Amino acid sequence: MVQIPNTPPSAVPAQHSVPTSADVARLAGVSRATVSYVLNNATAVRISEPTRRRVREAARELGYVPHAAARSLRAGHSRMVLMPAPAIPAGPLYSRFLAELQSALGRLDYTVVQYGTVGLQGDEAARAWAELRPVAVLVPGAGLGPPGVAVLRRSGARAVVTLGPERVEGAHALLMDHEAVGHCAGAHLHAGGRRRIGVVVPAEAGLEAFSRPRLAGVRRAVRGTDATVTALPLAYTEQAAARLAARWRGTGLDAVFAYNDEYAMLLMRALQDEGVRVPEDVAVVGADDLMLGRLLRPRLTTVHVELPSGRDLAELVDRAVREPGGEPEVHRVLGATLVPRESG
Amino acid sequence: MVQIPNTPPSAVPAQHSVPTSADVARLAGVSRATVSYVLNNATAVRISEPTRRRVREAARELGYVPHAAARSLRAGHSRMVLMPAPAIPAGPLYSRFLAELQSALGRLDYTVVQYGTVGLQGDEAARAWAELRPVAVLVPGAGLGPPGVAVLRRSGARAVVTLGPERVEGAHALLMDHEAVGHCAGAHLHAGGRRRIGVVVPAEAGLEAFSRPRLAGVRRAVRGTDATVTALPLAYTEQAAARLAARWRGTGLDAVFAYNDEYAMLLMRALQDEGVRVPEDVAVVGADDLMLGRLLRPRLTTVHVELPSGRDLAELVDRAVREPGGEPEVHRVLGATLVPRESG
DNA sequence: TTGAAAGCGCTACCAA
DNA sequence: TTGGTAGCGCTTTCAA
Repeated sequence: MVQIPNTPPSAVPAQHSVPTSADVARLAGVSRATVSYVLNNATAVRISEPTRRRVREAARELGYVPHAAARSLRAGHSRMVLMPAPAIPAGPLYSRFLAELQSALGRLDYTVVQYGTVGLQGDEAARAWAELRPVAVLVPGAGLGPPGVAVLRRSGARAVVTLGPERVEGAHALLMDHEAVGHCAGAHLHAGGRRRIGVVVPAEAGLEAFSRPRLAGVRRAVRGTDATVTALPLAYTEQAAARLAARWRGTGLDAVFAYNDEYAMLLMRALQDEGVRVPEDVAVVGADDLMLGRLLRPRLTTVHVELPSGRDLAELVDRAVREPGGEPEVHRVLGATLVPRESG
Repeated sequence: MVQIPNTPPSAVPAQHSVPTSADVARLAGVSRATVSYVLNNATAVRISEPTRRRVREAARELGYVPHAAARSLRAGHSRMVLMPAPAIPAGPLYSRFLAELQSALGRLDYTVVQYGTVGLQGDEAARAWAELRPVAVLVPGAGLGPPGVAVLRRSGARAVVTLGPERVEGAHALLMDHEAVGHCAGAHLHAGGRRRIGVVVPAEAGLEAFSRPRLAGVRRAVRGTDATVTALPLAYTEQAAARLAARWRGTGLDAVFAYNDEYAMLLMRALQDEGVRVPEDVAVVGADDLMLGRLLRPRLTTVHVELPSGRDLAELVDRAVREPGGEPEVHRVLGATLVPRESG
């Protein structure tokens, strides 16, 4: 077999190779160390102004960009905060929270990376995340268990924060219990004299983590009373809503708590088309307090949900990173307030 | 000054250090090479079954997770496809596209990473992205210019794809010209006999990239006719909409194309509250064909926007990565179709 | 003020 | 079938 020799070093400046700090050093006529000092503005070392200029000039000329992986490999740590990319389209509430969080972490000099984990679930996904050696991991929803947290911690994550219904051993927790949202709605409907309460549960997959607790909250609100609670699975299509509305009178329900304002609008429209009056025949309560609800007629009664502030979470992350030995913090952060309007 | 000596190697198995492949090798009593072979299922080398078992067992026991940065540093390339994380909350259309793209790229064994670039703009941001040495970069919107593309290419990105109104030198382009959306609406309104057309332009920052072309499209649709086009800046609040509606009759407008269905709903509601009849007094056309529009009364006429398929984009990326020398591909991918309903 | 060199964790080449 | 080892790009200590 014929051996093809490697290209001898410094023979031809290889066609399209990516410039390294060594290339910059060569062009500037200095050592790699000096390049590093100059480009990182190292204060511990004094480099003459002419040298600095030469180095910078060479870097610019070559279009040099440092290699983040090499840098963090050498440093032994990174400033990467990793979050799984949402698998289901995120609503405006969560989007806003995310944007706020990103900019708050950015100000603290962290870089937020959303990692698209395709098929992997919970603790398996944690392994994939751990390969990136993030300094912190933020995980919305349930799904990450103690094993996943352990993998992440073992691989150097100095903070693991879950944002979900319950805390996970070893991780910080921002408890966002959507049960309170349902409870808020249920209590309101019951106080308004409603006794046969339907709860719209999205038929779409991926929303169970929110819909189940919201349903449970309604149940808890009327526990021990004579009121009944009925789950109403509903796909987000006009046809499905029309079908549900068509059999409405047969159900005898006098109130409905929809999963959120969008499902509420969908159902309310179908009910009105069917001749069912809102709120006379049936009270309708939505959730999430979207602009949408204010524009409906009757105006939609809703549960306003208060997500944690992105800034607070950013500070929690920063604290945890600086003080990795500390006790896991647990905060209850989901506020639920009823916003009474006209629909119930 | 007292020198604190480094911990001598292999003295104490350092408290909370992250296990490396060397640790696995030590525990299994083999070399690091063997560990690498086993854990990567290297087919070129035959390793005995007992050895394999020992290695795997050791890895499991230590909770070993490979270090992605070290791996890709060694390999000289990664499978990371980088996208900037949207700075403004993404709508359902884009979210769905993104989810589809992620899973399609995942099937091709790429990893999608959304990188939260906080304050940086366009070509500066490109530098930050380049530090991660992604194999491909997908950039929605305008903002990335030829210099940015050059930086990314120089730093090893084998594919740069822009998703925006116009192509950028050196990059592949998925041309999504929102001008066509406005044109579609404008032509429809003009054909329906409307002559004084208002166009709602969001007052919110960050939407100009879409709103400006949509407005321009309406202008083009009526160019050379006696119709007029008036831009109507509108913030996404009830108050702003009410103010606009209050001065509506004075404007003499007989049609309005809203930026999207949500702004259309906001304005339509305000107009109706003001006693302006839709579609008799004013035709209303939205955009994006959200579920929302079907539920309004009158049902909202809208422009259906067809985003490119995530699968097609994934294939384009894969082609470009495999054939990095190829000519940049340019595809016109944004379909705009009018969906006539009742509001105009 | 600058340079030489070690080494972060990993893979792949070559030798045994 | 397995081990030794070079080297990816970078920072940083130590020496000059």
